[in-house]
Amino acid sequence: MDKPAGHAAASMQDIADALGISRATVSNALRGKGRLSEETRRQVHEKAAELRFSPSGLGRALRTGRTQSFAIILPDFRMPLFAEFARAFAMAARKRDLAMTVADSLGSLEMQTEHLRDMAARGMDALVLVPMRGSRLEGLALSRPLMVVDAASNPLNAVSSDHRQGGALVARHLIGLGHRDVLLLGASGQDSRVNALRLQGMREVFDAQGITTRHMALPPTHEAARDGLAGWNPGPVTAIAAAYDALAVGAVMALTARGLSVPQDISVAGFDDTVWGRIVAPALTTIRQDLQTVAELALAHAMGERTAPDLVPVTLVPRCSTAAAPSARKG
Amino acid sequence: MDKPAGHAAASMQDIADALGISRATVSNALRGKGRLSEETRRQVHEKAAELRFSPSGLGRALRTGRTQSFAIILPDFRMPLFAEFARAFAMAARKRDLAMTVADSLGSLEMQTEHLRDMAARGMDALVLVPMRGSRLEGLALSRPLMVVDAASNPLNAVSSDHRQGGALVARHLIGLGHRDVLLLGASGQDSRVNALRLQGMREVFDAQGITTRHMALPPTHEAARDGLAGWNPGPVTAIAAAYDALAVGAVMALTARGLSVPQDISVAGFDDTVWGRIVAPALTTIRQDLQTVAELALAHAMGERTAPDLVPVTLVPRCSTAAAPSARKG
DNA sequence: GCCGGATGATTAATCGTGTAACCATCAGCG
DNA sequence: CGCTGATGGTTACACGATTAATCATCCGGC
Repeated sequence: MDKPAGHAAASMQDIADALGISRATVSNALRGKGRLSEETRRQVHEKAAELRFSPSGLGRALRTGRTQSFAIILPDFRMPLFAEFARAFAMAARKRDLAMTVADSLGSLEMQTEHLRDMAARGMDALVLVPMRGSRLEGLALSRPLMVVDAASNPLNAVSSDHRQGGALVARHLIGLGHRDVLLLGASGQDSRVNALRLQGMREVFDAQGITTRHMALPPTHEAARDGLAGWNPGPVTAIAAAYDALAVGAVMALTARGLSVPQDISVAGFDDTVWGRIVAPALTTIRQDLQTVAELALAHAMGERTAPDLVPVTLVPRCSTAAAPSARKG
Repeated sequence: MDKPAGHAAASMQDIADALGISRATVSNALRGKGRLSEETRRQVHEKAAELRFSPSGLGRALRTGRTQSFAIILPDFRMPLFAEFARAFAMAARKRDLAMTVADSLGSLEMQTEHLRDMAARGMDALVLVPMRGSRLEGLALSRPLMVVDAASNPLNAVSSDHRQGGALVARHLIGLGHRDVLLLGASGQDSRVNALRLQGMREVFDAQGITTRHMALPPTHEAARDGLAGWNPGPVTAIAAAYDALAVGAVMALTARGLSVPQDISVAGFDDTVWGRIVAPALTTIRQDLQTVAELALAHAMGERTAPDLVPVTLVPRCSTAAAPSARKG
């Protein structure tokens, strides 16, 4: 009987029929509009409760054109940063009483586009996209406003963290620890504006100080970094600055496996302050994005309250994976 | 102009008007139903493409009563197991050409219920719930079928992994390594059927072999385990069997901090084969759920293809965090 | 006795789609 | 010529909620 197997939903018509009144009156009673007697209003509410009436979002949305909801499309749920994005948006959505739908691009640009179209067709009031690397979004012509959360260098960008500043913070941190020869570990593959800005921010500072930097590009996964650095010879390098926590985690694994200790022999800095960086040993020095603010600004954009792109500051979180450079320590 | 700021969507009526035909004919042409000339069909498709027509999911869903979509409600995106659940369901959804909506309960049972109602009101064809601990789902009376993915002991359960078997696998693994005194690390707080079954599976095997077990209950987070075991004295215990990877990760952190080495001094086993267990050192011996199968069976249930609850086998993934018991090694 | 105004409801249109039922036209045929 | 069938559409209603426009009553006032 009461198995949660889905019983027919009651509609306003059902309430109206049960009370011998018109559907419009039911609507008015429930929404508190129009003129009607206190008695009728009471009866309607009573009947609605009795029939466990729940207004059909479909019918309402079709009529009003608003769904009080938005969709967010992410590249991959399993990457902790994106999961945290989803959480931050879910909380921001709750503050505004918006319903949120999350979708995963599943590693396919086609799927990403399909999701955007599908969500628009579902009547979402706005679409938030954290784009996959290599996304081309120019000719989409969606029927709903699209908020891109990417990097300041993306002309379609609505909100983003200041990745360039983050890169600069890492660089200054390492310089302050005496590092003079640094490996930059970035993402390879299709263009990522985020990756590019992070590296640019690092390079600007390192170059200005005359610090030697090398660069290695790998797929942004811990496996790739672990394997890619397995045979790597540090030479004079005393620190690794990674553009993503996953790369830093992989780097630590590779170094540890070779008998090098972090941070005594070599420092490693990550980026994003994901939970990964907190559970590995040593815990990662990293850059923290203010995801809550990013999410709230993105929704403000989505609801038409802002127009100019926003740039959200990031902060450095120093932990155990970075320390004074060996030479500096000895000297 | 072509800013992705949402231009008005074209409807079937727009196509009909542009061609001077009736809306029904447009519908027939696009859906391949009814009788109409090849010429008309061509014109309609042409115009549809030209106007970038995309059928309104709202209108269609309202009419047909089906949305070809389902919702999945998860306790917390940030926990890697749930993120992997989301991924597995997303892939299963794609196989069936179903759209998927994900929601996060945000740590609140009320929110969980609210999501269920909201998703039902949005016309989702089915609801999949991975319940928070302490969920009471009996009197919900949702208007859509609800598939609960929990544990075999939950009467509402539709599909679940065989957590009891998983517990047994861990126990047998540790016994095989010579451990005779084991700490079971479980989740405290509101009832979790999953936690209970995992521990039960372990105890059944340990008890049958006359192995001494102790039990500690902690909130299922790595911080709680780390702090909870900080002052713990192992005594004769040579192995820790945790009901969740997060607990195992925290245990490793605590032991390492105290100068004990895993697995030389003490073995630690996790549960769920989350990515956390792969990035920590040592990598965790753990139980792997077949999430893909769980997801596919859940959708089969949701689409009415199955009725009896399903129990999906799990497998042991031996890694570096477990080894022969010190005594066994010496002996 | 009739008008103005307030009260409490109903009617009808709308949103975008799907579909059963109906209708006009024409060819073929006895 | 009238009937049958096929062809190629159109009309009309349904889905569920919202809302502007309308209508019926009743009351007081002149």
